[in-house]
Amino acid sequence: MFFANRMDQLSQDLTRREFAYTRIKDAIRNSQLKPGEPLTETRLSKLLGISRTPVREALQQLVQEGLAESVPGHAVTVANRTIQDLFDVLHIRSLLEPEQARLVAEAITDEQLEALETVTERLVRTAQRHDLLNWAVEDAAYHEILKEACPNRLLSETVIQLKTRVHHMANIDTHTDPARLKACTEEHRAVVEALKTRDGNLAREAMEAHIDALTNSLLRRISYR
Amino acid sequence: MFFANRMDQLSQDLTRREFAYTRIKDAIRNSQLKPGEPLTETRLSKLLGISRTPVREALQQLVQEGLAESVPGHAVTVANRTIQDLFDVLHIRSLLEPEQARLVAEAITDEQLEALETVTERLVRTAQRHDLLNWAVEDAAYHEILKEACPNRLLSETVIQLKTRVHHMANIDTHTDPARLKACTEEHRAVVEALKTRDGNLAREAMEAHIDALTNSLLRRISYR
DNA sequence: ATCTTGAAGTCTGCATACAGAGGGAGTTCA
DNA sequence: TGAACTCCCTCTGTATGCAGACTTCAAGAT
Repeated sequence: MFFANRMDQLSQDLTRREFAYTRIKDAIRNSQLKPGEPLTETRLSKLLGISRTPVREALQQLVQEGLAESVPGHAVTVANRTIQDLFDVLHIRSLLEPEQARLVAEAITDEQLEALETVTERLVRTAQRHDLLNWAVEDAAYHEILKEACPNRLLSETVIQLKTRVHHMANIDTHTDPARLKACTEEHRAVVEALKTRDGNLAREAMEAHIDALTNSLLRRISYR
Repeated sequence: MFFANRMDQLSQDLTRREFAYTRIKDAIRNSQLKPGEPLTETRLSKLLGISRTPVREALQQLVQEGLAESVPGHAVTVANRTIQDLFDVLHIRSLLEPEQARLVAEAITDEQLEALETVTERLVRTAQRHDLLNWAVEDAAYHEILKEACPNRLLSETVIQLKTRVHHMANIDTHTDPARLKACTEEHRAVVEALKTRDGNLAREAMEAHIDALTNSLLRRISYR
């Protein structure tokens, strides 16, 4: 079950709500909680060893982030995302992320560039091991740095929010293909290289290429069905 | 106070949480609750005549939407937005809304076009009266129709979410200038005209012009300070 | 056999009680 | 006079109790 052991409940100085939120979110992401499955407050609170109140608040947050769906007065369930949702998100990302890259290129500090290179190295290593779990962690770190470096914070936050929205579909996503995972990592590296030149247009184009590659990979994947 | 009368509490079949949410949101929007002001759960629950629980959930939602800010364990306050936030939102809108217009142009139904024309007429009328409150209502209806007509729902929802984020700054926004309000309304009409042709590029350009006009108006406004 | 009815169980929405943290005022000591 | 300490008050985070709505399953009536 998704509360592997109870040790990390009070060891962290998380509130019970944050605790419930991360646990449930992780469980949705790794498909321990499956799409359409009802998220009963009582059941979850028992599983997590806390009361309904913080669970309820965690569920509300998940609903607002699109990871869960609510039928008011009845139930909240794990969101049922479709391939079309993936394309929709990619479409929006194709509008936002190239511009984000451009802005970042013109504002990034040397320290942030260094941090990006470190993360990129880790992406390479995890991609070689095909360690999807940690690859995702490093990908999140990558976007976190972009967020810090981007003068338009809201833009970056919107990107991250969109990505998390479909993150629990990672298994259907491009990353299940080892070759694609490595290519994807190389695209990340290409963006970082472009950022190093601090040339906005170069960075924008590198990011465009990345999103295009993601989209094409997904197109290819579904045409095989 | 922002609970004008108590009549509409139980008359609507809203949940208490939705009731609290709309009331507090409206109060933020029309500046009855001012930026930085603490949103105390007990105080709000007494004012609204309900218990802390639904108020607390409403506050959580407002925080996630960016209308309020939370200092965990301490307080949640009305969000303090800056002019820069307005520009940030406009920048993102300039990336999203033209593309939304393009998609809508290629998918909109005759009924939806009619509905848009009706709303546009109302926009004109409220603009003539300089009735900001109802203008905002019609503007929301306008975006709601675009949302329905857009094949990429997430795109439309993102746009709406961005707009609400800074909506409580409407007084600093372009709409305080009567001339600008009318121009803005005309730009809306121009977009609708473009949509009627069902020419994606035309619609995109009309929306681009609209966002550019908004941005320039805001630039002019702040340069006068 | 099918439809209706009803009774039990479950789940949400909401209210309320309680504990702990944090801030402020007043007091005491240097 | 100023600094620090203590007590009190308030506010959040959490637990729990309660009522109403819904589901479901079965039994009875037509």
